[in-house]
Amino acid sequence: MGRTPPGQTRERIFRFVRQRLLNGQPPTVREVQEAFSFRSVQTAREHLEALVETGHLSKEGGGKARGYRLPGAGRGAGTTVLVPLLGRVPAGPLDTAVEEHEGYLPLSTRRAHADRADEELFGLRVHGESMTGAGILPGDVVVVRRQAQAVSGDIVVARVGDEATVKRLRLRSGRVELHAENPAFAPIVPDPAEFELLGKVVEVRRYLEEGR
Amino acid sequence: MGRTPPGQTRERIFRFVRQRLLNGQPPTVREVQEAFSFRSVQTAREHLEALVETGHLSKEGGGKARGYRLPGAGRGAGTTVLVPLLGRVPAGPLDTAVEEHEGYLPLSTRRAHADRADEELFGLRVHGESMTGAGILPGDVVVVRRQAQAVSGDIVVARVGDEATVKRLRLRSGRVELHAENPAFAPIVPDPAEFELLGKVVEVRRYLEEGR
DNA sequence: CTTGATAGCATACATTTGTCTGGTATAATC
DNA sequence: GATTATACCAGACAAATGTATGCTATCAAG
Repeated sequence: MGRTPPGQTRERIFRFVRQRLLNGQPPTVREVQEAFSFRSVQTAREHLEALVETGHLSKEGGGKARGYRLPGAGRGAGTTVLVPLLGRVPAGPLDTAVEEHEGYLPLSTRRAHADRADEELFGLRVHGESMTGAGILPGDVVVVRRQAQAVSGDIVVARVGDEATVKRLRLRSGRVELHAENPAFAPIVPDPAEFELLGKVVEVRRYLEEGR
Repeated sequence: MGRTPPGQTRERIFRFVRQRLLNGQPPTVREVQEAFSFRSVQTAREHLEALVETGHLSKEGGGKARGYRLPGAGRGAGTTVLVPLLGRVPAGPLDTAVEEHEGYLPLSTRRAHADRADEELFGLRVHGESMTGAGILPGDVVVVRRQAQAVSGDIVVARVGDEATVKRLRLRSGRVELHAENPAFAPIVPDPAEFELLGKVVEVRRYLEEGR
Protein backbone atom coordinates (compact mmCIF):
# COMPACT_ATOMS: atom_id res chain seq x y z
CA MET A 1 0.00 0.00 0.00
CA GLY A 2 0.95 3.59 0.28
CA ARG A 3 3.78 4.71 2.37
CA THR A 4 2.98 6.76 5.45
CA PRO A 5 5.14 9.43 7.08
CA PRO A 6 7.78 8.13 9.47
CA GLY A 7 6.53 7.28 12.91
CA GLN A 8 2.92 8.03 12.18
CA THR A 9 1.76 4.51 11.58
CA ARG A 10 3.91 3.28 14.42
CA GLU A 11 2.17 5.68 16.78
CA ARG A 12 -1.22 4.44 15.75
CA ILE A 13 -0.10 0.86 16.11
CA PHE A 14 1.07 1.53 19.63
CA ARG A 15 -2.29 3.03 20.55
CA PHE A 16 -4.05 0.07 19.06
CA VAL A 17 -1.95 -2.45 20.91
CA ARG A 18 -2.13 -0.54 24.16
CA GLN A 19 -5.88 -0.35 23.99
CA ARG A 20 -6.07 -4.06 23.40
CA LEU A 21 -3.72 -4.80 26.26
CA LEU A 22 -5.60 -2.56 28.64
CA ASN A 23 -8.73 -4.44 27.70
CA GLY A 24 -7.02 -7.69 28.54
CA GLN A 25 -6.89 -8.84 24.95
CA PRO A 26 -3.32 -9.09 23.75
CA PRO A 27 -3.33 -8.99 19.97
CA THR A 28 -1.47 -11.31 17.65
CA VAL A 29 0.87 -10.03 15.00
CA ARG A 30 -1.64 -10.94 12.37
CA GLU A 31 -4.42 -9.13 14.17
CA VAL A 32 -2.31 -6.00 14.04
CA GLN A 33 -1.67 -6.70 10.40
CA GLU A 34 -5.36 -6.89 9.64
CA ALA A 35 -6.25 -3.90 11.77
CA PHE A 36 -3.97 -1.77 9.66
CA SER A 37 -4.58 -3.56 6.38
CA PHE A 38 -1.01 -4.59 5.88
CA ARG A 39 -0.60 -7.13 3.17
CA SER A 40 2.33 -8.69 4.90
CA VAL A 41 2.61 -10.05 8.41
CA GLN A 42 6.16 -8.91 8.52
CA THR A 43 5.21 -5.27 8.26
CA ALA A 44 3.20 -5.51 11.45
CA ARG A 45 5.93 -7.48 13.10
CA GLU A 46 8.57 -4.91 12.25
CA HIS A 47 6.49 -2.17 13.78
CA LEU A 48 5.92 -4.21 16.91
CA GLU A 49 9.57 -5.10 17.30
CA ALA A 50 10.49 -1.46 16.76
CA LEU A 51 8.10 -0.50 19.55
CA VAL A 52 9.81 -3.01 21.80
CA GLU A 53 13.14 -1.51 20.81
CA THR A 54 12.03 1.97 21.81
CA GLY A 55 10.65 0.70 25.08
CA HIS A 56 7.03 1.35 24.27
CA LEU A 57 6.18 -2.30 24.47
CA SER A 58 7.74 -5.31 26.07
CA LYS A 59 7.70 -8.90 25.09
CA GLU A 60 6.90 -11.96 27.10
CA GLY A 61 8.22 -15.35 26.18
CA GLY A 62 10.20 -15.96 23.05
CA GLY A 63 7.83 -17.19 20.42
CA LYS A 64 4.74 -17.39 22.54
CA ALA A 65 1.40 -16.32 21.18
CA ARG A 66 0.11 -12.87 22.08
CA GLY A 67 3.27 -12.05 23.94
CA TYR A 68 3.37 -8.28 23.70
CA ARG A 69 2.82 -6.40 26.96
CA LEU A 70 2.92 -2.92 28.35
CA PRO A 71 6.18 -2.34 30.18
CA GLY A 72 5.79 -1.85 33.89
CA ALA A 73 2.70 -3.97 33.93
CA GLY A 74 3.73 -5.33 37.28
CA ARG A 75 2.98 -2.05 38.98
CA GLY A 76 -0.48 -0.98 38.11
CA ALA A 77 -1.83 -3.27 35.50
CA GLY A 78 -1.18 -6.47 37.32
CA THR A 79 -3.49 -6.12 40.26
CA THR A 80 -7.02 -5.53 39.13
CA VAL A 81 -9.82 -7.41 40.78
CA LEU A 82 -13.52 -7.22 40.18
CA VAL A 83 -15.70 -6.76 43.22
CA PRO A 84 -19.46 -7.19 43.09
CA LEU A 85 -21.68 -4.14 43.28
CA LEU A 86 -24.47 -5.39 45.47
CA GLY A 87 -28.02 -4.23 45.09
CA ARG A 88 -28.65 -4.40 48.79
CA VAL A 89 -26.66 -4.82 51.94
CA PRO A 90 -25.55 -8.39 52.36
CA ALA A 91 -26.90 -10.07 55.44
CA GLY A 92 -24.78 -13.13 55.94
CA PRO A 93 -21.47 -14.14 54.48
CA LEU A 94 -20.96 -13.26 50.85
CA ASP A 95 -22.26 -15.92 48.57
CA THR A 96 -19.70 -16.55 45.90
CA ALA A 97 -22.17 -18.32 43.66
CA VAL A 98 -25.06 -16.39 42.21
CA GLU A 99 -24.70 -13.11 43.99
CA GLU A 100 -27.43 -10.60 43.75
CA HIS A 101 -25.43 -7.87 42.14
CA GLU A 102 -25.83 -5.11 39.63
CA GLY A 103 -22.39 -5.61 38.20
CA TYR A 104 -18.74 -5.59 38.97
CA LEU A 105 -16.43 -2.79 40.00
CA PRO A 106 -12.87 -3.03 38.80
CA LEU A 107 -10.58 -2.31 41.67
CA SER A 108 -6.83 -2.05 41.82
CA THR A 109 -5.38 -3.70 44.86
CA ARG A 110 -1.72 -3.22 45.49
CA ARG A 111 -1.46 -5.94 48.03
CA ALA A 112 -1.00 -9.64 47.98
CA HIS A 113 -4.57 -10.41 48.98
CA ALA A 114 -5.64 -9.82 45.42
CA ASP A 115 -6.63 -13.44 45.14
CA ARG A 116 -9.16 -13.27 47.93
CA ALA A 117 -10.18 -9.68 47.50
CA ASP A 118 -13.47 -10.47 45.86
CA GLU A 119 -14.61 -12.29 48.95
CA GLU A 120 -13.82 -9.45 51.27
CA LEU A 121 -14.76 -6.44 49.23
CA PHE A 122 -18.05 -5.32 47.80
CA GLY A 123 -19.61 -2.20 46.38
CA LEU A 124 -22.73 -0.51 47.70
CA ARG A 125 -24.81 2.37 46.44
CA VAL A 126 -25.41 5.13 48.94
CA HIS A 127 -28.86 6.46 49.70
CA GLY A 128 -29.62 9.63 51.58
CA GLU A 129 -27.75 12.80 52.28
CA SER A 130 -26.37 12.01 55.69
CA MET A 131 -22.74 11.95 54.55
CA THR A 132 -22.61 14.90 52.21
CA GLY A 133 -20.23 16.65 54.58
CA ALA A 134 -17.69 13.89 53.94
CA GLY A 135 -18.09 14.21 50.20
CA ILE A 136 -20.37 11.18 49.88
CA LEU A 137 -23.46 12.12 47.93
CA PRO A 138 -26.65 10.19 47.21
CA GLY A 139 -26.08 7.77 44.38
CA ASP A 140 -22.39 7.41 45.07
CA VAL A 141 -20.91 3.96 45.27
CA VAL A 142 -18.82 3.00 48.27
CA VAL A 143 -16.39 0.14 48.21
CA VAL A 144 -16.57 -1.71 51.49
CA ARG A 145 -14.18 -4.15 53.04
CA ARG A 146 -15.98 -6.62 55.20
CA GLN A 147 -14.65 -6.47 58.72
CA ALA A 148 -16.12 -6.64 62.19
CA GLN A 149 -13.84 -4.08 63.81
CA ALA A 150 -12.99 -0.52 62.97
CA VAL A 151 -11.17 2.45 64.42
CA SER A 152 -12.86 5.55 65.73
CA GLY A 153 -13.08 7.98 62.84
CA ASP A 154 -13.48 5.38 60.13
CA ILE A 155 -16.37 5.64 57.75
CA VAL A 156 -18.21 2.37 58.08
CA VAL A 157 -21.22 0.48 56.87
CA ALA A 158 -23.28 -0.76 59.77
CA ARG A 159 -26.54 -2.44 60.34
CA VAL A 160 -28.81 -0.93 62.98
CA GLY A 161 -31.89 -3.02 63.38
CA ASP A 162 -33.06 -3.80 59.90
CA GLU A 163 -31.48 -0.83 58.26
CA ALA A 164 -27.97 -0.46 56.89
CA THR A 165 -26.30 2.91 56.82
CA VAL A 166 -23.04 4.58 56.00
CA LYS A 167 -21.77 6.68 58.87
CA ARG A 168 -18.63 7.77 60.61
CA LEU A 169 -17.79 5.61 63.58
CA ARG A 170 -17.01 7.21 66.93
CA LEU A 171 -16.08 5.36 70.06
CA ARG A 172 -16.98 7.49 73.06
CA SER A 173 -15.99 5.91 76.35
CA GLY A 174 -16.47 2.42 75.03
CA ARG A 175 -19.80 3.20 73.47
CA VAL A 176 -20.44 3.09 69.76
CA GLU A 177 -21.74 6.20 68.08
CA LEU A 178 -22.60 6.64 64.45
CA HIS A 179 -22.18 10.19 63.25
CA ALA A 180 -23.60 11.65 60.10
CA GLU A 181 -21.62 14.30 58.30
CA ASN A 182 -24.56 16.60 57.93
CA PRO A 183 -25.86 19.08 60.48
CA ALA A 184 -29.41 17.98 59.76
CA PHE A 185 -28.76 14.53 61.19
CA ALA A 186 -28.20 13.70 64.83
CA PRO A 187 -25.69 11.08 65.98
CA ILE A 188 -27.03 7.60 66.45
CA VAL A 189 -26.24 5.67 69.60
CA PRO A 190 -27.32 2.18 68.67
CA ASP A 191 -28.41 -0.52 71.03
CA PRO A 192 -25.53 -3.02 70.98
CA ALA A 193 -27.98 -5.83 70.42
CA GLU A 194 -29.27 -4.16 67.29
CA PHE A 195 -25.89 -3.10 65.99
CA GLU A 196 -23.62 -4.92 63.60
CA LEU A 197 -20.54 -3.57 61.89
CA LEU A 198 -20.57 -4.76 58.32
CA GLY A 199 -17.37 -3.24 57.07
CA LYS A 200 -15.24 -0.25 56.43
CA VAL A 201 -15.51 2.10 53.49
CA VAL A 202 -12.22 2.08 51.64
CA GLU A 203 -13.20 3.94 48.52
CA VAL A 204 -15.87 6.28 47.21
CA ARG A 205 -16.91 6.55 43.60
CA ARG A 206 -19.24 8.87 41.78
CA TYR A 207 -20.30 8.37 38.20
CA LEU A 208 -21.16 11.65 36.55
CA GLU A 209 -22.39 10.17 33.31
CA GLU A 210 -25.05 7.65 32.67
CA GLY A 211 -23.98 4.34 31.31
CA ARG A 212 -20.60 4.23 32.87
CA MET B 1 -1.81 -37.89 39.27
CA GLY B 2 -4.18 -38.57 42.05
CA ARG B 3 -7.81 -37.89 41.82
CA THR B 4 -9.17 -34.85 43.62
CA PRO B 5 -12.66 -34.37 45.05
CA PRO B 6 -15.28 -33.23 42.54
CA GLY B 7 -15.27 -29.54 41.79
CA GLN B 8 -12.30 -28.76 43.95
CA THR B 9 -9.70 -28.68 41.24
CA ARG B 10 -12.10 -26.91 38.94
CA GLU B 11 -12.59 -24.14 41.46
CA ARG B 12 -8.87 -23.65 41.77
CA ILE B 13 -8.46 -23.63 38.04
CA PHE B 14 -11.11 -20.95 37.75
CA ARG B 15 -9.32 -18.78 40.27
CA PHE B 16 -6.05 -19.30 38.46
CA VAL B 17 -7.47 -18.37 35.08
CA ARG B 18 -9.37 -15.41 36.48
CA GLN B 19 -6.29 -14.05 38.13
CA ARG B 20 -4.38 -14.36 34.91
CA LEU B 21 -7.12 -12.67 32.95
CA LEU B 22 -7.36 -9.79 35.38
CA ASN B 23 -3.64 -9.39 34.99
CA GLY B 24 -4.05 -9.14 31.26
CA GLN B 25 -2.33 -12.44 30.64
CA PRO B 26 -4.74 -14.95 29.19
CA PRO B 27 -3.32 -18.42 29.77
CA THR B 28 -3.05 -21.18 27.23
CA VAL B 29 -4.47 -24.59 27.81
CA ARG B 30 -0.98 -25.92 28.30
CA GLU B 31 -0.12 -23.24 30.81
CA VAL B 32 -3.07 -24.36 32.87
CA GLN B 33 -1.89 -27.91 32.44
CA GLU B 34 1.53 -27.09 33.79
CA ALA B 35 0.24 -24.91 36.59
CA PHE B 36 -1.70 -27.88 37.95
CA SER B 37 0.82 -30.54 36.94
CA PHE B 38 -1.54 -32.39 34.69
CA ARG B 39 0.21 -34.91 32.52
CA SER B 40 -2.28 -34.43 29.76
CA VAL B 41 -3.33 -31.29 27.96
CA GLN B 42 -6.77 -32.66 27.63
CA THR B 43 -7.33 -32.70 31.37
CA ALA B 44 -6.80 -28.97 31.52
CA ARG B 45 -8.93 -28.47 28.47
CA GLU B 46 -11.80 -30.45 29.93
CA HIS B 47 -11.77 -28.32 33.05
CA LEU B 48 -11.70 -25.15 31.00
CA GLU B 49 -14.52 -26.24 28.74
CA ALA B 50 -16.52 -27.27 31.78
CA LEU B 51 -16.03 -23.80 33.22
CA VAL B 52 -17.31 -22.33 30.00
CA GLU B 53 -20.27 -24.65 30.23
CA THR B 54 -21.13 -23.47 33.72
CA GLY B 55 -20.77 -19.87 32.67
CA HIS B 56 -17.72 -19.15 34.78
CA LEU B 57 -15.62 -18.46 31.72
CA SER B 58 -16.34 -17.50 28.17
CA LYS B 59 -14.47 -18.17 25.03
CA GLU B 60 -13.39 -15.87 22.29
CA GLY B 61 -12.75 -17.06 18.78
CA GLY B 62 -12.94 -20.68 17.83
CA GLY B 63 -9.47 -22.08 17.92
CA LYS B 64 -7.66 -18.90 18.69
CA ALA B 65 -4.79 -18.84 21.10
CA ARG B 66 -5.43 -17.70 24.65
CA GLY B 67 -9.09 -17.29 23.97
CA TYR B 68 -10.61 -17.73 27.40
CA ARG B 69 -12.20 -14.63 28.92
CA LEU B 70 -14.22 -13.60 31.91
CA PRO B 71 -17.89 -13.39 31.10
CA GLY B 72 -19.49 -10.02 31.58
CA ALA B 73 -17.77 -8.56 28.60
CA GLY B 74 -20.06 -10.53 26.38
CA ARG B 75 -23.03 -10.21 28.67
CA GLY B 76 -23.26 -6.54 27.88
CA ALA B 77 -22.02 -5.48 31.25
CA GLY B 78 -18.77 -3.93 30.19
CA THR B 79 -15.10 -4.39 29.94
CA THR B 80 -12.42 -3.17 32.21
CA VAL B 81 -10.05 -0.61 30.86
CA LEU B 82 -6.99 0.76 32.53
CA VAL B 83 -6.53 4.48 32.16
CA PRO B 84 -3.35 6.26 33.13
CA LEU B 85 -3.33 8.33 36.30
CA LEU B 86 -1.29 11.31 35.26
CA GLY B 87 0.91 13.17 37.65
CA ARG B 88 0.21 16.46 36.04
CA VAL B 89 -2.20 17.90 33.55
CA PRO B 90 -1.25 16.98 30.02
CA ALA B 91 -0.50 20.05 27.95
CA GLY B 92 -0.78 19.00 24.35
CA PRO B 93 -1.96 15.73 22.92
CA LEU B 94 -1.26 12.79 25.15
CA ASP B 95 2.33 11.81 24.85
CA THR B 96 2.36 8.19 23.99
CA ALA B 97 6.01 7.79 24.76
CA VAL B 98 7.00 7.52 28.36
CA GLU B 99 3.90 8.94 29.88
CA GLU B 100 4.42 10.59 33.17
CA HIS B 101 1.95 8.64 35.20
CA GLU B 102 1.66 7.36 38.72
CA GLY B 103 -0.15 4.24 37.70
CA TYR B 104 -3.30 2.96 36.11
CA LEU B 105 -6.92 3.19 37.17
CA PRO B 106 -9.13 0.27 36.33
CA LEU B 107 -12.30 1.58 34.78
CA SER B 108 -15.38 -0.25 33.65
CA THR B 109 -16.69 1.05 30.40
CA ARG B 110 -20.15 -0.05 29.53
CA ARG B 111 -21.75 0.68 26.22
CA ALA B 112 -20.20 0.18 22.87
CA HIS B 113 -17.58 2.85 23.11
CA ALA B 114 -15.45 0.54 25.16
CA ASP B 115 -13.38 -0.40 22.19
CA ARG B 116 -13.28 3.08 20.75
CA ALA B 117 -9.63 3.75 20.88
CA ASP B 118 -10.17 7.38 20.14
CA GLU B 119 -11.85 7.96 23.45
CA GLU B 120 -9.08 9.22 25.62
CA LEU B 121 -9.51 8.87 29.32
CA PHE B 122 -7.08 9.77 32.02
CA GLY B 123 -7.04 10.20 35.76
CA LEU B 124 -6.02 13.32 37.59
CA ARG B 125 -5.52 14.09 41.23
CA VAL B 126 -7.41 17.10 42.53
CA HIS B 127 -5.72 19.88 44.46
CA GLY B 128 -7.48 22.56 46.43
CA GLU B 129 -10.86 22.88 48.01
CA SER B 130 -12.71 24.72 45.32
CA MET B 131 -15.05 21.87 44.52
CA THR B 132 -15.92 20.57 47.95
CA GLY B 133 -19.51 21.63 47.43
CA ALA B 134 -19.79 19.11 44.61
CA GLY B 135 -18.34 16.37 46.74
CA ILE B 136 -14.85 16.62 45.25
CA LEU B 137 -12.28 16.89 48.00
CA PRO B 138 -8.55 17.56 47.89
CA GLY B 139 -6.70 14.37 47.04
CA ASP B 140 -9.60 12.89 45.14
CA VAL B 141 -8.95 11.45 41.72
CA VAL B 142 -11.10 12.54 38.82
CA VAL B 143 -11.42 10.52 35.67
CA VAL B 144 -11.46 12.85 32.70
CA ARG B 145 -12.53 12.24 29.17
CA ARG B 146 -10.60 14.38 26.77
CA GLN B 147 -12.94 16.55 24.77
CA ALA B 148 -12.96 20.11 23.51
CA GLN B 149 -16.64 20.83 24.03
CA ALA B 150 -18.89 20.56 27.03
CA VAL B 151 -22.38 21.48 28.12
CA SER B 152 -23.16 24.18 30.63
CA GLY B 153 -23.29 22.52 34.01
CA ASP B 154 -20.64 19.92 33.31
CA ILE B 155 -17.74 19.58 35.66
CA VAL B 156 -14.70 20.05 33.49
CA VAL B 157 -10.95 20.23 33.59
CA ALA B 158 -9.72 23.40 31.93
CA ARG B 159 -6.51 25.19 31.46
CA VAL B 160 -6.49 28.90 32.26
CA GLY B 161 -3.13 30.38 31.45
CA ASP B 162 -0.62 27.98 32.84
CA GLU B 163 -2.83 26.49 35.47
CA ALA B 164 -5.26 23.61 35.18
CA THR B 165 -8.32 23.46 37.37
CA VAL B 166 -11.43 21.43 37.97
CA LYS B 167 -14.54 23.60 37.88
CA ARG B 168 -18.14 23.62 36.85
CA LEU B 169 -18.66 25.06 33.41
CA ARG B 170 -21.28 27.76 32.88
CA LEU B 171 -22.11 29.38 29.60
CA ARG B 172 -23.58 32.81 30.25
CA SER B 173 -24.68 34.59 27.11
CA GLY B 174 -22.01 32.94 25.04
CA ARG B 175 -19.29 33.61 27.55
CA VAL B 176 -17.44 30.91 29.41
CA GLU B 177 -17.50 30.97 33.19
CA LEU B 178 -15.81 28.56 35.55
CA HIS B 179 -17.63 28.21 38.83
CA ALA B 180 -16.19 26.75 41.98
CA GLU B 181 -18.50 24.86 44.28
CA ASN B 182 -17.34 26.65 47.35
CA PRO B 183 -18.56 30.02 48.63
CA ALA B 184 -14.99 31.05 49.33
CA PHE B 185 -14.14 31.06 45.64
CA ALA B 186 -15.40 33.53 43.06
CA PRO B 187 -16.33 32.51 39.52
CA ILE B 188 -13.60 32.77 36.95
CA VAL B 189 -14.27 34.46 33.63
CA PRO B 190 -11.26 33.45 31.62
CA ASP B 191 -9.81 35.34 28.72
CA PRO B 192 -10.70 33.18 25.69
CA ALA B 193 -7.13 33.37 24.52
CA GLU B 194 -5.92 31.88 27.77
CA PHE B 195 -8.65 29.28 28.08
CA GLU B 196 -8.60 25.69 26.90
CA LEU B 197 -11.08 22.99 27.72
CA LEU B 198 -9.16 19.82 28.41
CA GLY B 199 -11.99 17.44 29.11
CA LYS B 200 -15.01 16.50 31.10
CA VAL B 201 -15.01 14.81 34.48
CA VAL B 202 -16.88 11.54 34.17
CA GLU B 203 -16.02 9.97 37.50
CA VAL B 204 -14.75 10.89 40.94
CA ARG B 205 -12.84 8.58 43.22
CA ARG B 206 -11.64 8.88 46.75
CA TYR B 207 -9.30 6.43 48.38
CA LEU B 208 -9.79 6.30 52.13
CA GLU B 209 -6.93 3.95 52.83
CA GLU B 210 -3.29 4.24 51.99
CA GLY B 211 -1.85 1.78 49.57
CA ARG B 212 -4.89 1.30 47.48
C1' DC C 1 -22.63 -56.13 39.96
C1' DT C 2 -23.66 -52.77 36.48
C1' DT C 3 -24.08 -48.14 35.19
C1' DG C 4 -23.05 -43.49 34.98
C1' DA C 5 -20.44 -39.58 36.17
C1' DT C 6 -16.12 -37.47 37.25
C1' DA C 7 -10.98 -37.17 37.16
C1' DG C 8 -7.19 -37.99 34.68
C1' DC C 9 -3.82 -39.82 31.01
C1' DA C 10 -1.53 -40.53 26.22
C1' DT C 11 -1.09 -39.46 21.64
C1' DA C 12 -2.06 -37.55 17.42
C1' DC C 13 -3.68 -33.82 14.43
C1' DA C 14 -5.02 -29.14 12.65
C1' DT C 15 -4.87 -24.40 13.20
C1' DT C 16 -2.98 -20.38 14.81
C1' DT C 17 0.77 -17.66 15.31
C1' DG C 18 5.70 -16.06 15.69
C1' DT C 19 9.69 -15.89 12.89
C1' DC C 20 12.66 -15.85 8.85
C1' DT C 21 14.55 -14.79 4.12
C1' DG C 22 14.44 -12.03 0.39
C1' DG C 23 12.50 -8.42 -2.25
C1' DT C 24 10.46 -3.37 -3.96
C1' DA C 25 9.82 1.58 -3.45
C1' DT C 26 10.49 6.20 -1.66
C1' DA C 27 12.99 9.76 0.56
C1' DA C 28 16.85 11.87 2.69
C1' DT C 29 21.95 12.14 3.03
C1' DC C 30 26.71 11.90 1.68
C1' DG D 1 25.19 8.79 -8.24
C1' DA D 2 25.79 5.85 -4.18
C1' DT D 3 24.40 5.07 0.41
C1' DT D 4 21.41 4.65 4.09
C1' DA D 5 17.08 4.40 6.32
C1' DT D 6 12.23 3.68 6.49
C1' DA D 7 7.93 1.58 4.93
C1' DC D 8 6.05 -2.18 2.98
C1' DC D 9 5.32 -6.74 0.49
C1' DA D 10 5.52 -12.04 -0.60
C1' DG D 11 6.02 -16.51 0.64
C1' DA D 12 7.62 -20.01 3.49
C1' DC D 13 8.88 -22.43 7.86
C1' DA D 14 8.65 -23.73 12.74
C1' DA D 15 6.89 -23.30 17.15
C1' DA D 16 2.97 -22.66 19.98
C1' DT D 17 -1.56 -23.83 20.79
C1' DG D 18 -6.44 -25.60 20.38
C1' DT D 19 -8.86 -29.86 19.39
C1' DA D 20 -10.04 -34.75 18.89
C1' DT D 21 -9.99 -39.76 19.92
C1' DG D 22 -9.45 -43.48 22.87
C1' DC D 23 -8.12 -45.09 27.20
C1' DT D 24 -7.82 -46.16 32.75
C1' DA D 25 -9.39 -45.43 37.46
C1' DT D 26 -12.37 -44.07 41.26
C1' DC D 27 -16.68 -43.38 43.39
C1' DA D 28 -21.64 -43.30 44.07
C1' DA D 29 -26.23 -44.74 42.81
C1' DG D 30 -29.31 -48.13 40.98
